[in-house]
Parts: sequence; structure tokens; C-alpha cells
Amino acid sequence: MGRRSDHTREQIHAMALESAEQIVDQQGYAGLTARKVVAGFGYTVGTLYLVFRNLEDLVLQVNGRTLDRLTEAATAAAAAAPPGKPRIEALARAYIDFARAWPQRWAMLHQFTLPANPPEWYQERAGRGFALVFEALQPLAPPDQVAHATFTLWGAIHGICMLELTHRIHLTRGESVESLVTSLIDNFLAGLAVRNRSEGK
Amino acid sequence: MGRRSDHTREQIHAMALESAEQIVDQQGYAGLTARKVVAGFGYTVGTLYLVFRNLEDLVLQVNGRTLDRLTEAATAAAAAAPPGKPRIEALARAYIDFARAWPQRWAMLHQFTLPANPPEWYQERAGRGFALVFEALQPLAPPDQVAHATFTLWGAIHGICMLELTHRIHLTRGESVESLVTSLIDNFLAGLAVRNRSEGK
DNA sequence: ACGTCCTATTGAACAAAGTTCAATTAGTGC
DNA sequence: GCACTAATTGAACTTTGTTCAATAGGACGT
Repeated sequence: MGRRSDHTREQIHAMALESAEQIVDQQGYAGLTARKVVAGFGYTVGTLYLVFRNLEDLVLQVNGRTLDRLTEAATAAAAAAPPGKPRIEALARAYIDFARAWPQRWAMLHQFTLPANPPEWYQERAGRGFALVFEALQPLAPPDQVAHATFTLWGAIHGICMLELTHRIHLTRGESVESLVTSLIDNFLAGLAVRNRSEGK
Repeated sequence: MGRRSDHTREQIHAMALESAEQIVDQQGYAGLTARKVVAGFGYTVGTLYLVFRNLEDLVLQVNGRTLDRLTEAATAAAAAAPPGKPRIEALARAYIDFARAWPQRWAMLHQFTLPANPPEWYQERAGRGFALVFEALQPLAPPDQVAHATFTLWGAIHGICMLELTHRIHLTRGESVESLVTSLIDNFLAGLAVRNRSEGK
């Protein structure tokens, strides 16, 4: 076949991303191949390289979308919760729910080896989640410690999710991710409050 | 060439693991190929399959060794520190130091997709680090909460390490991983103490 | 010394992967 | 209807994991 013009470049670009997401959902990152992606929307392999520099580029963009959706869910959750501790808990919950709803896309975020110099837009998108936690922590920590506490909480919640979702350690008994994260937040915020009180004296 | 008998199967097995580790250190998990591994100690590709079922098997065993070494370092660190909070801090430090010393091997631990049913020995080795934290937390949490607290701390420390080592978020200013982990431990343990005191009333 | 096994090791061969690009063919305009 | 153009193709190349018939070199008996 030759010229078809059934779709614009933008449409092909979008269809490729969606096809890729479907494959990742079903077969994981390891099951993603160039030929499968294009077969998913009725084109052949050469076409993929009209729209992406290479497979790495495609994966990077899929991950970018995943980050966007995660941020979107987290933003909505934060807006619906009252400020203070409930909002922190809502953010954590949103993160857990997202990872559970899209386990393969979430896993790909971490399995993919970023190129040496990740593009600007990717780092920007990855950082947006951080900003959400930062805002939510404002009323709970002294101004000069908010950034520090944000990194700590953010990393910690992520790490706990990882425990469950990689099945690297099997949580027995009542140790759900929810209860782990709840106790982390409880203890961390309680500790933050206590330590500031005693320092204030 | 034909029969050489320069090395026993055990020796070839060991040389392959070492060669693989060297490649991973230099070029990362993505740079690891069957032919490179055997070329590293002067054999050809077929030989690899005499000693490993496939590449996945090899990677699993390399990861097993990495886990062992991490556990070893952590055990030594825990033994050298007095019980209580200092021991927790020593464990965290050992984890951070290890990840910094062997960034590529550490990264491979997480980039590698475990097979559907990971072998028994792998899960056992992955769980040993957990036991160390569990013991160290004994004097700091009520018996029925130690396991819970262990999962929380373990996950949290891991998550914070991930922040730095994947360069997914750049830590600016004074936010070293050390200071983040220290504040996590401080706040978490302080919170644990406070909440238990008030519940005891 | 020599020939005969025997098996450890080889490396050619295959399938499947990413990537490229000359050829092709369906639109577009005259 | 014809020529032109560029969107799309898919064959071709490289590199990968994996297999296995062929081979070469050691061991052993005579």
C-alpha cells in the first residue's frame, strides 16, 4: 500500500499511545514491541518511526501520560478533602488507588531506564505530584521544613506501595498497604508536631 | 574448539556471575547480553546455557547475590550499633551506602520483572532484610505492632532512596537522602512513642 | 605411541526484536 | 486522464536469546 491519508500525524500519534497502553496493561512492559503497537491500530512498523524517534521515545511519552493521570487523580482527591491531615491521607489514598487500578502502567514508570538526559517536559511532569504534597503539608509543618517533609512523605508512601505491588514481600495478616500508609502518616505527623513543640520551648 | 576442561561447571557458573556483575556495573541492566557475559571470561554463547536455564535465570541469581551482600552489610552495621534508635539509623545508613556504592546492581533489583512464580530461595533472601529491621524495632514498638512498623519503615526508607538514585526528582538545597531518612526515623519513632503513651492511658 | 571413545565446547542457525529507507501506490491538482 | 507528490509500506539489516549437531581435545586402554 502507499499513500492513505486516513489519519493525520496527530491521530496516528494518539492511536499509537493508546495501543501501547493497552498492550502494557495486558502484557506488561516486557510485552511491548514496535510491531505490536502499530498492528493494534492497523498500520505497519515503519509508520511508528514517523511519529516517534524510537521505542524509548514512545515509552517516555506513555509514562508522561501516566504521570499526568496520576497527578490529575491526586489533584481531585486533594481538592475534595479538607486541609490538614485528611488531605494528606486523601493524597496517599489516591496514589495507592491509582497504582492498584493501573498496575502495569505504574510498574513501567519504574522499570523503564530513563535516558541519560531525560527531557525537560518529563522532569516537569514528574515534579508536579511533589507540588501537591508540598501544598497539603503547608499547614502541618513550619515553613522551613515543608520541602524536607514533602520529600520524606512522598518517598515513603511510594516505597510502601512498591512493597505490595511488586510482590517482593508478601503482606500477611492485617498488613494492608492502607494500614501501613495510615500508620506512617499518623506517626510522621505526630512526630513532626511533637518535635516542633519541644523545639519551640 | 571442542573439549577444554579448563574449568569446572561451578567455576564457569561463578565466572559468569562475576562477568555479568561487571557488565551491569559499567553499562547497566540494559547493557547486559548473553554474548557479552561469556565473552567476559573467554567462552562462547552456548556455554552460558550449560550453566543457566536462560538469561532470566542468570539475572535472578545476580540479584540474589546483590540481596545477600546488602543483607551482609546491613547485618554488620546493625551489630556494630547499640540497640534502639541508633541501630535503626545504622540500618538505614547501610542501605543508603550500599545503593550508592552499587547503583546499577541496586537498580537492577527493581528494573527486573520477576517471573510469575519467583523461586523459593529468592523470596527467602529478599525477606532477610526485613528480619533485620524487625529485630531492631523490637525494643521500640509494642509487640503487636512491630511487624506493622517494620513494613512501614522498610518501605519508607526504600522509597526515599529511590528518589535520589533514579534522579526522578532532583534534591536541591540541603535535602540529602541522609537528612530525609533521619527526619523520617526521628518523626516516625517519636510518633510511635507518643501514640503508645496516649493509648496506654 | 597410537587409536578409540567420550563429552565439553563450539558456533552456525533460527526466531523475534528495533530500526532504516528505497519502492510503491493512493491521493491531488492540472 | 495524466503526472506529480508524499504517505505508507515492508524487505532488509543488525542484534538479541536460544538450541543443538558437529567437533576437537582430553582420557584411557593396549
